[in-house]
Amino acid sequence: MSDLKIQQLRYVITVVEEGSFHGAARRLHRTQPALSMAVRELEHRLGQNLFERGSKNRLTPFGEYCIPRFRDLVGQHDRMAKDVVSHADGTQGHIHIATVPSVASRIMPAFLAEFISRFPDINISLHDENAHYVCQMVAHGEVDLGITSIWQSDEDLEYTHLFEDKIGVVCRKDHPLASHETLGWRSLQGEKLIRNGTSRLLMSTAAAELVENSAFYISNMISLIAMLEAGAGITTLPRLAFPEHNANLRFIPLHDPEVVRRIGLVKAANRTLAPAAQAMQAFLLEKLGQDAG
Amino acid sequence: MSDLKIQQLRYVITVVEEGSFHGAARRLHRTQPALSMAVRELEHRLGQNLFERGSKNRLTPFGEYCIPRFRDLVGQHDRMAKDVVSHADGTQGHIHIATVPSVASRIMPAFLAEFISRFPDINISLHDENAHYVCQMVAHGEVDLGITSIWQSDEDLEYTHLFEDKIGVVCRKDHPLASHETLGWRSLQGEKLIRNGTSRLLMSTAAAELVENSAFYISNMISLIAMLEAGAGITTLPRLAFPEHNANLRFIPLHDPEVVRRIGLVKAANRTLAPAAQAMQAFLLEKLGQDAG
DNA sequence: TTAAAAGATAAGCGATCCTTATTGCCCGGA
DNA sequence: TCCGGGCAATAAGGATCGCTTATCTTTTAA
Repeated sequence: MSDLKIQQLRYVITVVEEGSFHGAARRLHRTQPALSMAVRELEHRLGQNLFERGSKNRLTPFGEYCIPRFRDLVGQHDRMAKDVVSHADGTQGHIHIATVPSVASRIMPAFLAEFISRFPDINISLHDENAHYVCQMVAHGEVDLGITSIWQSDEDLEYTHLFEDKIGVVCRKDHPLASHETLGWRSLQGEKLIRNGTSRLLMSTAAAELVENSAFYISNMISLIAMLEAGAGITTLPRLAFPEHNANLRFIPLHDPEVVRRIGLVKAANRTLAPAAQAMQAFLLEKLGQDAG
Repeated sequence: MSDLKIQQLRYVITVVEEGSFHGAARRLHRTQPALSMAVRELEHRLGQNLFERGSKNRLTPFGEYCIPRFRDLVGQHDRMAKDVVSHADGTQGHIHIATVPSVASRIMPAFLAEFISRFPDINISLHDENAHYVCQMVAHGEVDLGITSIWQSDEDLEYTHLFEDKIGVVCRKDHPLASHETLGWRSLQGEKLIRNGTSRLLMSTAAAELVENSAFYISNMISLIAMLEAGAGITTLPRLAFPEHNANLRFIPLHDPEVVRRIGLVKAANRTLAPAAQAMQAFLLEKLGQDAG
C-alpha cells in the first residue's frame, strides 16, 4: 500500500467544508478540474467513493468514516510542519551556551536580554565554567556554543575571534601602585603577587618570572577579591574579570608587556549548529565582533 | 508553506534506520540517487540540512530534532491508512441490520455465524422490528440494510428479492384440521381465526373474507402461540414465522389461495452502502438468493 | 596505492499535476 | 416547454516531478 498524499486529503477536507468543488478550488487557489481529478484519483486508489455520485456533494458512509481521520492526519501534519519550520528558521529552539565567568557576568546579561527580545521563542541555558571546561563542553556536544579564550588548539573546535581583553594589575586603592595610570612589569618586582586562573596568560611574556616567583594561587574569584581587599597582595586580571564598581580595588592596565586575553566564539568543528544556535552565532558576531565591540 | 510528503519523510527515516542511503534504497526498492535527491529536496525546502555534509550519514542537530516528529507523522499515517483501507475493502466496519422477527430468529443465527467467521473484523448490530418499521429504519438511515417483506412501494427504498415464504394455517395438533396435508380457504370457514401482523397478506386474495370476519387480533407472537396452544382458535402464518419444533401446534400449507410473503433485501436508494455492508449484501444474495435457497 | 563502497551529479523518460477549453447535467425562471 | 446559469466531468496540452541508468568523486580499508 503506497503513501497517501497530504495534499489530496486536504483537498477532500476542503471540498467537504466548502460544500462544493468550486468553493474548495477557490480557497485552495486551484481550478475545479484539479480537485475533481485529485479526489477521483484518491477514490480510485482506495477502491471506494468518498462522495456520492450523482447526488450533489454528499459524502458516502465510507466518506463519513474517512473525513475525521483525514482531518486528524492533516492537522497533525500542519502542527508538525509549523514546529519543524520554526526550528529550521531559527525562531524557535533551545540553545546551550557555556562561557567563562567574566563573560557570563559582564557581557551576557545585556546581550541575552537583547537576544531574547529579538527571538522570544528561543530557550537559553547558560553555563559558566573555566576556559578549559568550556572548550571541553563544546567538544563533547554538551553545549552548542562557547564564549571563552582558547585553552589549547584543538582540531575539533572552531574558534571565531570576538574581542580582546587587556590584562591589568589589581591592587587596593591605598596601595603605592594605585596612583599610576599604567604599569610595566618591572614596577611589580618585589610585590606580593597572588596567582589566579588567568595568570597563565603571562607565562610566555616578559613578566613570566613574576608569576613563577609568586607563592599564592587562588582560583576562586570571590576569595581572590577578599584577599586583595584585605591587602594581602596584588594580582593580575583581565579587565572583564575585574569586578565592576568595586570601591576598594583599582585596576591599572599593564603596558609592558601588553598582554591580552583573546575572547572568541567556540563551536564544534564538522558539526552543524542547530538553526537557533546559528541565529545566536550571527547575533554574537554582530553585537560583540571586533568591529561592533 | 506547502505540504510535506509522507514519502520523503519515510525516506529520511529509513536512511537513518539503515545508516546509509544504499541500505535504505535497498529496503525501499529504490535506487540510491532517488533517495539522495529526495532528501536534498526536503532539506532545501526546510532550509536546513538534516544530514551532516561530508561526514558520513550523521544527523545534524536539526535532523535529530526532526526525526522523531517525522516518525510520529509517518506512523500516524500508516495506522490511518491501514484502518481506512480495511474499511474500504469491507474487511472491517460496523453494519446495522434490521429484519422482521421471523427472519431474525430463523435465518439470521446461522447466516451471521457464517458471515462473522468469514469477516471476523466486522461488527454487526441486528434489530428486529415489524416490516413497516424495518423499512422506516432503512429509509431514515438508522440501519444499512433491512431484510423484510416490502410494506409499501417507496421511491427511497431499493428492494432485492431473496426468497418466498408460504402462508399456512396453524392449529393445535388435536384440531380436526390438523390431519390435512394442505388446506383451501373454504375448509376454514366457521373456524375461529385469530388475526396477527401477517394476516394482511391474505387481504387481497380469495381468503380475504375469512380475515374480515375474524374477531381477534394479536400482534405479539408469544401471546399468539399461547392462545393457539390453549385451543382458542387457529391462525395463518408464513412458514418462517411458525415456531420451529413446536410440539403442540401444526403448520398446514394453504394451497387455495397460495399466498406467499416475499422476503427481500431493502436498502436506501441513492445512497452508497458502506463497504462492509456491501460485503454483507453480496453474502446475503449468495447465501439466501432465490437460486441459493 | 589500489580496490571497493558510498554518495553526488547528469541525462533521459514516463508519470503526475495543473491549466484552459469543452461537454454534460440539473435546476429555476420566463 | 424551452432556455440559461451553475456546477461537475472530461479532454488535451504543458510544466514539473520522481525515478532510472550511467558516470564521477570521495572515502575507506587492505
